[in-house]
Amino acid sequence: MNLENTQVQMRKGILEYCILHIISRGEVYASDMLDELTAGRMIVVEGTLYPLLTRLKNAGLVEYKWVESKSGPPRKYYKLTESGSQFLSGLTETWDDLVLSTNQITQKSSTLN
Amino acid sequence: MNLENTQVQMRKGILEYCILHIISRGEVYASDMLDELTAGRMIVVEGTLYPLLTRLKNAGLVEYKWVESKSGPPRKYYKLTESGSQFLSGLTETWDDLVLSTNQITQKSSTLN
DNA sequence: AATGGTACTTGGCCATACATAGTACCTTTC
DNA sequence: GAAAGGTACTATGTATGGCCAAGTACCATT
Repeated sequence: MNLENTQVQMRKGILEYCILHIISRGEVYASDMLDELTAGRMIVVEGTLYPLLTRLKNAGLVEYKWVESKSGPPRKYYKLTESGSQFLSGLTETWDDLVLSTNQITQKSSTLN
Repeated sequence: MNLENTQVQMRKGILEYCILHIISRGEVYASDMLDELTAGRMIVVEGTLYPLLTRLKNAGLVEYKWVESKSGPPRKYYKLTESGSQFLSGLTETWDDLVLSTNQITQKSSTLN
């Protein structure tokens, strides 16, 4: 039980929310997502991102199309499905509630009041 | 992959933070904690709380003493150890960072700016 | 042809939340 | 004082997701 491990645990599920949100803003491929996540200081490694994208795809929340690249192998460009869009709405509410509850329990001033 | 499951995933690690924070405010036993968590609309069941408390104890972050009760079996009253207090500080920073990053990525106005 | 970079894949490990069932102790009630 | 019900804590097994570490495949450059 150490800080690093708890950090890992805390990310669970939240990454999914962030990824869906990034995809919702326009078609992107994995490296684009990594760039956006890194810009927000949320460091993610490939071994986390790719399996997550596969799960989202298998769940029907996202779909992709292959697009050829001028500087390497072809890329999978992702976008949300209708069902993925609805799911994201639900996730947003879940996240907001969680932050609200946590802030209340830890007695911080809440964002949404 | 459904909302309920993602809610469960999102809670991982965060519960630990909330529990430590509750304990940091004064000696409490399990039912007290459940009450406080419930008041913050963070529903936790016994099967989650007790193993967590055992982990925290084994990790040396909390300690307890038995206190007899007038209305049932004796209770374990918990309090933070020095090491637990330090750990909580680290967790607080982790949580704040995570919220900040997530809000930035999902383009919400941040609390801490 | 060889090298290096980009993109994606896979298998195994670990920790936590949860469901479920169970143990132990105490008070109340008849 | 035995039964019933409530309170407090324990134990076992399952599922999930993030991560590490290799590995595959494609492309452009040299």
